[in-house]
Amino acid sequence: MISSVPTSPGTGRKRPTIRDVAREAGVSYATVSRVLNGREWVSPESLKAVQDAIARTGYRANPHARSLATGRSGSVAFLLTEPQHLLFEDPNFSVLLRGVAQALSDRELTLILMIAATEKERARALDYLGGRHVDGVLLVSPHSGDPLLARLVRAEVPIVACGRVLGHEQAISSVAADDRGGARAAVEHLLSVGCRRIAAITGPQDTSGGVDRLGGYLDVLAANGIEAVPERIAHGDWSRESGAAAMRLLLDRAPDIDAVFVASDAMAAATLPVLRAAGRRVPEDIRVVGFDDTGVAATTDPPLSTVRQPYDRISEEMVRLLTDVIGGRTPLAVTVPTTVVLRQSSPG
Amino acid sequence: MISSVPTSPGTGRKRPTIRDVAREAGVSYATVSRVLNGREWVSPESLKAVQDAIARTGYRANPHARSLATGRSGSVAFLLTEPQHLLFEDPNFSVLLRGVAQALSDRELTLILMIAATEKERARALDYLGGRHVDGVLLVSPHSGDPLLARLVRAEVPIVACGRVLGHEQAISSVAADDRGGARAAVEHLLSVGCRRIAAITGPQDTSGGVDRLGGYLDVLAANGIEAVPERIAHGDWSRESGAAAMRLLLDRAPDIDAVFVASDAMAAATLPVLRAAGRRVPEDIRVVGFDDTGVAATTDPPLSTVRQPYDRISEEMVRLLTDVIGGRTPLAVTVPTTVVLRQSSPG
DNA sequence: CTGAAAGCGCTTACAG
DNA sequence: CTGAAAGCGCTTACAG
Repeated sequence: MISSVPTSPGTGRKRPTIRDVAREAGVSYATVSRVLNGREWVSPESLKAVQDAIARTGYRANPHARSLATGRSGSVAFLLTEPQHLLFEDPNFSVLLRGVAQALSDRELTLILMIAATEKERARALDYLGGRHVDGVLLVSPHSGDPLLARLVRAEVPIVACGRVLGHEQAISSVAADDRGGARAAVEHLLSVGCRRIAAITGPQDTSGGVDRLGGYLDVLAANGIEAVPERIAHGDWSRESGAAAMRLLLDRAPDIDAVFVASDAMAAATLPVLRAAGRRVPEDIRVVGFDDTGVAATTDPPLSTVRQPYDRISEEMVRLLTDVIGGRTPLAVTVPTTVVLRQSSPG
Repeated sequence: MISSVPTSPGTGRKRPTIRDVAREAGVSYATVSRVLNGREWVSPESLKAVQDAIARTGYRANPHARSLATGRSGSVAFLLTEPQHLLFEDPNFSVLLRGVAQALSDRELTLILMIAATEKERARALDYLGGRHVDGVLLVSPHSGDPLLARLVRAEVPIVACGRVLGHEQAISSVAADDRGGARAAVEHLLSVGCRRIAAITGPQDTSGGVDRLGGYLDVLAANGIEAVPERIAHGDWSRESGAAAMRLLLDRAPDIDAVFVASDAMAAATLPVLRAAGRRVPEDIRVVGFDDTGVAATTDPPLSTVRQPYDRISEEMVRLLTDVIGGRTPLAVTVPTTVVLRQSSPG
């Protein structure tokens, strides 16, 4: 059966509309709409009549009609632009996803997950987001050079990023942990327990997290009159494999290091087997401090000292900011504090 | 500025509509619609004129208007009803998510991720899905007793599940690996290499995967005249922690076992540290075989022998089936074959 | 092959 | 406090 009238599938019965409810309640359908939207100017009697009629008919608003009339979709995209494997191996993303899903649900907003890893997916994402299927976009781990970002900004899509978007700070609201401060605290801790030859494994240098966490490390060295040795700095891309590779490189180039500050827990966790294989004991021979405290940190062997990001605050703020931007407010950058958590890989 | 007219946010400029394109092209807007939908009955000249006009105006169809007119949303929900922690610790879900996202994207369908873990989220999910925001639902790891399922079926929402939904086989289409056959092959392998006291760690018994993988294990014992010993069977819930607990229980109740068949890789991976702590060498003292081959299997120490599910086929079939059901076709159950993959935890 | 028209189901000023 | 009416931007028979 082909029909242009949307029906309950299977039954062929039409769903009740606002008119059916109005008839049932003995009021105009404008009044039903007012009740539906909780507006003022409805008498108690009408209110009751409408509510009863809704219950009796099993009425449910048609979301598409509503969106057409209001211009709002009631949904928000969670856009993931990292290569797909990171979604699975870096707990950062799933923790954020969970928090955002929660915060969105509290506001009756729907989460649309978009993975834009391949070229084709990226083109489709731009089309979709630019076509106003969603009211706004939550951007995870943005890289500054990404052409998709510039296009989204040009299309004037409301965006809030997790981490500042280098080069788009004015146009894109962001929520970030205090990456620089957290990194400083971590390295100061290492200094305070006697480490003097501290290495660093960074995140990608086209992300604010990658840049700022390295910045914090350099700050502390400078403040303490310690020279920053290039051989003691290795770059990763957040992936576990890159963390392991960076650790191998450091052991090779700077075998005398007595500590390593790693820009993410996922990468830090990957350094542990490398160190064990090299015969270095953690923390006796070399201390390791990570960043994130996503949950893996507590389960590695030994458990990781790390810098905790308040993920619940981050996701909550991202959603709040996005509703602001959708409402027409100007972009803003929010920074939330971090705390150092000490475990076996570098006890206090 | 408050306005009921949707505008490009920021600029206040209205987006071009189908009428603007029609005027620009010098045709009626019905013709523009035909071009948009690739229908027949459009002359080459009109086609060209419309295409040019679309390019010139930067026109993009309003998805809400289209949905209102067609009764289709163009989106599909990926519904996750497991407690949230499983999303992160069982790679099964993320692998499926990735595959489904791909298959959906190929058909120009959008994936809406819904996590229905808390009571509140479940109520909202029912509301949302029953309200026809989406054209259909992809159900991951359904438990037979779940009241949400019954309600979804009553609301006649098109559904395809991953794994048969016990008790709703007639109403809900499903795609499942050959769980029973895969389990049989795994246990036969253990038998063939000389194991005689084979234990099993199952999945939840209100899921088809949980039931069928245990069934395959029992089949093989029966076929070989081996008595099924209750002490050698422990139940898990797919979580890592449950796998570790089940292994401890088995070592306690049946210390003489020489192999264990585990219903998922996540649980199997968790048995490894338990066995090591108990001083049992794998595979010398005890062999371990998992199920899934999600990727973790290859990275454990030692790497896991396991039963591989063809995830790409599963996600592809789920999406195909769902479009069938949305199109009005009757429910179907699809089973895809599995293969045994041998690694260090139980070499051939 | 094409256009005029009805219809999808809502929201929201506007006039009472 | 309430109703009639216009409008949101499409799709789709229907009549040419």
